[in-house]
Amino acid sequence: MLTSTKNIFPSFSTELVKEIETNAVIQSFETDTVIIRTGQYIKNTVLVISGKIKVYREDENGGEFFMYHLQPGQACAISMICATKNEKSQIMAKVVEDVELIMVPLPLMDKWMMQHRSWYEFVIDTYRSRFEEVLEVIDNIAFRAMDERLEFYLKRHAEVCGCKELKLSHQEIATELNTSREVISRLLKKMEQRGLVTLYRNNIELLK
Amino acid sequence: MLTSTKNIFPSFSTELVKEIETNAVIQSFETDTVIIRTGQYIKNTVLVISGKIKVYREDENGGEFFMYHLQPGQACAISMICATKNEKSQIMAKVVEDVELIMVPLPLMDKWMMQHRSWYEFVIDTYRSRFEEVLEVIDNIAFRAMDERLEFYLKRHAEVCGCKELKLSHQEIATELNTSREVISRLLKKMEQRGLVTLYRNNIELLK
DNA sequence: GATATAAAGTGACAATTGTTACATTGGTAC
DNA sequence: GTACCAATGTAACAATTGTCACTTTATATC
Repeated sequence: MLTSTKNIFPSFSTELVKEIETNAVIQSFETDTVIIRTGQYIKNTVLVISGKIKVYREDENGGEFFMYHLQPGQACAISMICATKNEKSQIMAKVVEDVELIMVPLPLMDKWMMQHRSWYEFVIDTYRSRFEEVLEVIDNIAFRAMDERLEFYLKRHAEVCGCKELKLSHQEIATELNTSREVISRLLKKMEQRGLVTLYRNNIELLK
Repeated sequence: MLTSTKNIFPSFSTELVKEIETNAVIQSFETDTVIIRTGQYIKNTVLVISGKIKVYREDENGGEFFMYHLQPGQACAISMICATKNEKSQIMAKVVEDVELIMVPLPLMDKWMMQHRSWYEFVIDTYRSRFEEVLEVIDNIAFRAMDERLEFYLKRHAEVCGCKELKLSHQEIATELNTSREVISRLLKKMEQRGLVTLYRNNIELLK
């Protein structure tokens, strides 16, 4: 596991990797597991070794608005932020591809900031990249109509899965964009007519 | 200025306040000044001593979507994040009430993280509170219709100005919510009919 | 007071999005 | 094959939001 930690987090110093190895716990979760719920107290900072996670913002009526993916080599910025203050989670995170996670207990997160330059830089960089990603999400919902938002959504998913075949149902997309299935079906049909996608059952092929 | 710094940032240690006093530059800007533009390189971390700032996300077509206020005792999280990597600004910040700012040069921002526990905690707390604020913005545009978003917008402005009389034109609100003036006029009229506000020229009085 | 101007009001209509209700299709289990 | 079910298609309509054109009102200036 040590060598793989070093591979997945190449910026970490050898001492930091050792610290992680001796102190942090590795946990595995299967696809569809909800790792963190809105309102739950966060006791660990989460680093992704393998697999994929989707992070959502929830509302009172059961809406699940998709914000961003977490992939190997990345960390949950929210878990860092909340961990330092022992606050409740503001987000919900769901496994979309079986994951192995490094769970760093709250006090270590803070301690390492002072002791390990590479940890400090990793944390700051995580804040930065997540903040930027969230700002991009704001761009989309503030400035763009649903057709463009859908295209952006599909592109992001294609990037993350590294393929052009998206195994998503219309309902799933609708839920994550907080709209209705009919709207998504309608817009996808238009995209198909424009030659951007080919539609199958539970499968959308991106053509461009 | 030293004593006032300590008053406005009470969590800062005496040594940190001294460091700020000797190293940081104080700058004043008048209302309506744009302090930071999208795409501009950020060379300082900005702390607010007095006055008020509004932070916006811009799009290519001139849209200015309002995100949050910065008030005395607060710092611009984006300027911290960008400063550490010498990155371009992702936001635009405009003075809405004459401000005095402490400009902390980029290298110090980083250095103090290791040397001053109170600085470290301030920075982390700034990240946390801004991230939470941005998530709340996402809630509003992702889950709520324009009428609710307008109410939320007015409430936030009332909180910040500490009064019930908002000196805002319909056009200004429309721009900051990325909609049209007519839509805002329409929704404000409905709010007036519901007894939530009284409308004047360049002035909206909140009744509840 | 007359005039100019920015702000706000308004009605009509278009476009987008949301909702309802139901039909069709593809895949799975029997 | 048949039955069943989830996914998708679709039409009709409602609601919200966006746009256009124009009017009215408040305020400042002359």
